Amino acid sequence: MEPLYKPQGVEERWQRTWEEEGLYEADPDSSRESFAIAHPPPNVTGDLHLGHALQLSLADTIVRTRRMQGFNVLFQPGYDHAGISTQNAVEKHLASEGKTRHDLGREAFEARVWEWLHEYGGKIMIQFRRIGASLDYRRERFTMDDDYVRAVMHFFVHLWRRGWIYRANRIVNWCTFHRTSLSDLEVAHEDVDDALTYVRYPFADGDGHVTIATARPATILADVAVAVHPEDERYREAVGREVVVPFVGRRVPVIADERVERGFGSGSLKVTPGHDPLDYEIGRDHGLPELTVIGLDGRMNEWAGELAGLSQAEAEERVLAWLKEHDQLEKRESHRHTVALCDRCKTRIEPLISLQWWCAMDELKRPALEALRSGRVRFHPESQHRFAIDSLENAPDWNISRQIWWGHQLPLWECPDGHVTVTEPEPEPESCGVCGSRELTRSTDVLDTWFSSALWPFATLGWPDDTPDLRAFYPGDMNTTARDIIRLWENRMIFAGLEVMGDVPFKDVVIHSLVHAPSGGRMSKSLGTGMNPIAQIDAHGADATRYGLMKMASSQDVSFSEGAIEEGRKLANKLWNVSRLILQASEGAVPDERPATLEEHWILARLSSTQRAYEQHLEAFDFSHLVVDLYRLTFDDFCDWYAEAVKQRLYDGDADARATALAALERLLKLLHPAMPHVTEEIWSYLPARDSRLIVAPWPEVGDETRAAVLDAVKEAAAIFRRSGVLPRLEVEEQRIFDAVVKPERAKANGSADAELTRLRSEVERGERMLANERFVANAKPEVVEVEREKLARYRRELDALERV
RNA sequence: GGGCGGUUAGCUCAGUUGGGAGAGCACCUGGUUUACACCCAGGGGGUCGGGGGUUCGAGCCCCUCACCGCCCA
Repeated sequence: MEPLYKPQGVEERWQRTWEEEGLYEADPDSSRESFAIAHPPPNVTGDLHLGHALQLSLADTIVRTRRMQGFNVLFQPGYDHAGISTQNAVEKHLASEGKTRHDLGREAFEARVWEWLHEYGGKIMIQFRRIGASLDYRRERFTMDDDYVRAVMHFFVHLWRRGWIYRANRIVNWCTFHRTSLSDLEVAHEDVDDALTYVRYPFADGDGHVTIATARPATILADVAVAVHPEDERYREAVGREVVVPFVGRRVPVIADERVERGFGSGSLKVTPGHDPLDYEIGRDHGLPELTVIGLDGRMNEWAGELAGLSQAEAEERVLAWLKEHDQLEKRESHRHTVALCDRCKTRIEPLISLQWWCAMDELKRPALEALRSGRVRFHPESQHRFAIDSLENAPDWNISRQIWWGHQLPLWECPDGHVTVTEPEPEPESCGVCGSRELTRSTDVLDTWFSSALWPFATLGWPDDTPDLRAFYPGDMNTTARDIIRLWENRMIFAGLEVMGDVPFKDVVIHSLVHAPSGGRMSKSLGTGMNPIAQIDAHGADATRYGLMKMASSQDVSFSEGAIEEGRKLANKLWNVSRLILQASEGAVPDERPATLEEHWILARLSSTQRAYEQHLEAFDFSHLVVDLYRLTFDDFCDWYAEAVKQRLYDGDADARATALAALERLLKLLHPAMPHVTEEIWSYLPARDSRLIVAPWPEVGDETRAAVLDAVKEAAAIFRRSGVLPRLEVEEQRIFDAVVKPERAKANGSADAELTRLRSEVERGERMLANERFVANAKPEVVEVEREKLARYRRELDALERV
């Protein structure tokens, strides 16, 4: 064993060994109780980022603990096809060849995506291994696997037969580049400097006008009303009258609606339901028509009259010119606001009304809400549980169709009469289920990527077939993710699981921290503030990275701290070295707990109390405190006190001390293994008579903790000595430990006896003052008063002893 | 505008029902021939964001203000 622990090489070796020896594998035929986590499938073309690394560290720490505790563990890996993201990557690649997907056609394009995936996909699973995640890699699933596609189709048909899938024209996020609707997660927001245009809309029946403010003058053509706040005095008498929309001359009503922001712009709002989400809602509530003047390509459409075919910028120019000419342009002022962009191509999102397929949520979400309210599924921390319930309660119907090519094509056919036939696509239907027509055309839409993700906890286990895997590992135990995924994924897995499996997919959902850049801002590749976990692993090791990430992840948002990872590296090295000490000094001994001395009883008790705390932290998903406790146990208790105290007896060949030291080291390694698997397994391999692996070593029972305080007197004496140079009186056994650890003959006190006297006098004074306060003695809890009395007595004793020196 | 979270040492963060402000890193001082300088011991450093209140006692509870982050509209 080298004096310096080097994770490089060691970690890869164990990762290979564990996997090759089948130690990550789940066994559906086992009679042992199962513990299952379906790990969130990353984007198939993605790279490991800190979120993944943190997620894996947390989940793998639980998984490895449960495995050692004897559970039949399934930690399920796999990939998500990430519809628009993957399609965008391939389209970009095509663009570099001067082609678009339309040049290839749908089939050839899909083939091209598969080619792309064979070349660039799947890298992330190698990175998952590098952090030591003990997933059952044999079971890797992909949401585009044939079996998985079958599950998705089955689920769609199931929902259709339930009557919950329908088609409707509604406003959606529309990307004019990809020509598809997008989910909220696929939309990014960015602040831009823009202009706010104030426009006069004359009353239709006489003098006067209402001035509106708009950031998008081109959409004036689709205005169907002007709205003001019902309590806005300025517009009180305008409500109910009609105004004339500029350029198009349409007469539209002035309506009152509370959603109008009085303080914004002129306080009155042009209502354009076809091109704005808020206007869309206002329009629906007031029964207004929905006009559309911008097409799916983002250009002015045929309803824009003479502006048809123009870009929005050109149209805006024409509208502004018209307004100026007719003296209806009041003013323009600069305006900074947030705009929505397609997260993939950065094109401005066009809120458009389009014909989409929807999944009704009313029936689906009812049992899921019940499961959340009753706690059958529990989100951690508690605040996220409330958020999950709230999100589900307010979940609108789900837009499940996308107009891209990469994904699960809807199993839905139409005949020329517009009848819809829905059936699983193998074999494809030959005739219309309604009229028998044989001219069927399959929908070109694909499903929202989250539609397939919702099935992850059971489609990975073979659903819709009744498989041994499904019986053994469903329902699973927990899931871990970031909080922006709750409404998109977690809630959908819950209602999907309840709907087709009749049970929740997991009991606990751990919402982990968001890790920000060290500067505090958001991590982003484009800003150059991204942080590559693989670089951290290269530099400090996977164990250190796991430790550091868990240490950081204490609250909702945290800043990345390389120092935390360095702390993990030091912990690994410390553990390595104390193991060297014990192994070198205990040659020939066999691990066996035979505690004889104070320090031996004490370290075994500390191992036990830390293990109990560990198990509690794990139950509470409090990983930050969990690793801090492990750090204290290793550095403070095991190395600084126990190892120093017992060292000489090991060198002297004390057989009991040697056997006990090895046994204590084994327990320490077991406790540390789930968080820091590699270094612990490596040390374990040096232990005598070890033919098994630590990864599957049995988790110990929590032992006796009653002697966890037997070193307190020695520790207190050490503190006094180091402060003052005064040697307190100790029992023989305590004195031996004191001498071994403190080495008083060589140590030099930093303070003086005088300083210690002063300190003790002020302590005594403080205690006397407190106890002299009648209201404190009368009102404080009796045990608190008692503690103060005991402390005062102790300080008096110490002061007394010191004064006699 | 609504929701969630935050503001504690130079930095990153702990602080369990209210009962003497802590850790790691950084800095300073001292130590170490045989486990470890990725080490050991000690030290300096804090009006716990501001203000008000409750209490014998507030980092913690209540009110209020300010600033920061994320999500939603």
